[in-house]
Amino acid sequence: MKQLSAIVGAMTETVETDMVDAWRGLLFAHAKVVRALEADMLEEHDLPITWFDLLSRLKQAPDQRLRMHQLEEASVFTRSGLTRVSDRLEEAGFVRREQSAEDRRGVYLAITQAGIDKIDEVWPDHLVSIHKHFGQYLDRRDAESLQTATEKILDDDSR
Amino acid sequence: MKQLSAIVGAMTETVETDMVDAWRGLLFAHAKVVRALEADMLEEHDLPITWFDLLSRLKQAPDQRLRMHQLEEASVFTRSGLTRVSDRLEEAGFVRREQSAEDRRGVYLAITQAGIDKIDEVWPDHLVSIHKHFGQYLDRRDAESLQTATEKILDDDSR
DNA sequence: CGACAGTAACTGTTTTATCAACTACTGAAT
DNA sequence: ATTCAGTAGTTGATAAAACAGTTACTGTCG
Repeated sequence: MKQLSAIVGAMTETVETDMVDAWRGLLFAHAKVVRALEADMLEEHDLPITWFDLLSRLKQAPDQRLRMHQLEEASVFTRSGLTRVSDRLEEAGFVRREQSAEDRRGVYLAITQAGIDKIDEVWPDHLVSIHKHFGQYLDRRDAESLQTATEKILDDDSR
Repeated sequence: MKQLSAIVGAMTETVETDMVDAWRGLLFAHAKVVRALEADMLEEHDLPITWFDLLSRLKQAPDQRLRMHQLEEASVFTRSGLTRVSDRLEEAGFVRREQSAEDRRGVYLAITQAGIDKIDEVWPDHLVSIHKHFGQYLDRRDAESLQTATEKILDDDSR
């Protein structure tokens, strides 16, 4: 991780190389943790982590449903990717599509009871996984600064 | 991001929910930044960011080459995914495969001059992108704590 | 030595994601 | 009211990724 500073050192200021290292850190840590979490969840509950993400977001939403474009916003998927995942989720019985009354183009994705049950089943183990692959390495201060840092990034809606 | 605390609040301690929020933050920030960086690089230099990652790792490696399994470690790819990407990189002329002398099963992936040139061409703009989509949101303290936090995660080789 | 479990990398097949194009509808502007 | 740019979501085609299985080789252990 350190070597990168050396490489780009010649071409830019120190402040910026710190940023690059910070970014690389986030990049690799993300890769490592996601891999581990995904593996655990697949093994223990046969559930892809992307499904889990969508389902838990639906579960906490008002009326336990959301429009496609709302889901798209805070998700890893493109619009069309979301359509496809929704197909699979629907086929698995975890969600159901509902026509929107307000906008006839619109579709709500609503979580089913089976979906809720699945989420409830998975959460406790997922918490354990998060601790095991992520949380255990950080003290409270680390976690807080991570949160504030990432919040700043996420709160900018400019693009 | 905050709502998650509420959901899991009943099932665990406060410390852990902080961790979950910290993790979600990293997850979404990562998705947002990677998307933006990838888009920039594709547009400006017609280079997928995964290629860039591999090439820059090769460039800084001893002898500017690495074994497949070394590359696999800190990368986003599985072993077989790596084989396929290497095929494309080789076809594009950015890397070349070399038989390992020590282990006849082994293959080194070595960066070519064309690969080095490409990396040198892309770096400056990539720095700008990192600043634009990531660095500008963080002060020096944010960057440092992000780095130490992610380092702790990455330094554990247990799995 | 010979068997054999383990590792390195590759390949056939299937799954998943993306892009661009398309349909259907909305809402604002003339 | 009619046009039309913009939005919502889906679909066909294609590219990339993963999974499981294969070949080739290594190093250990009886």
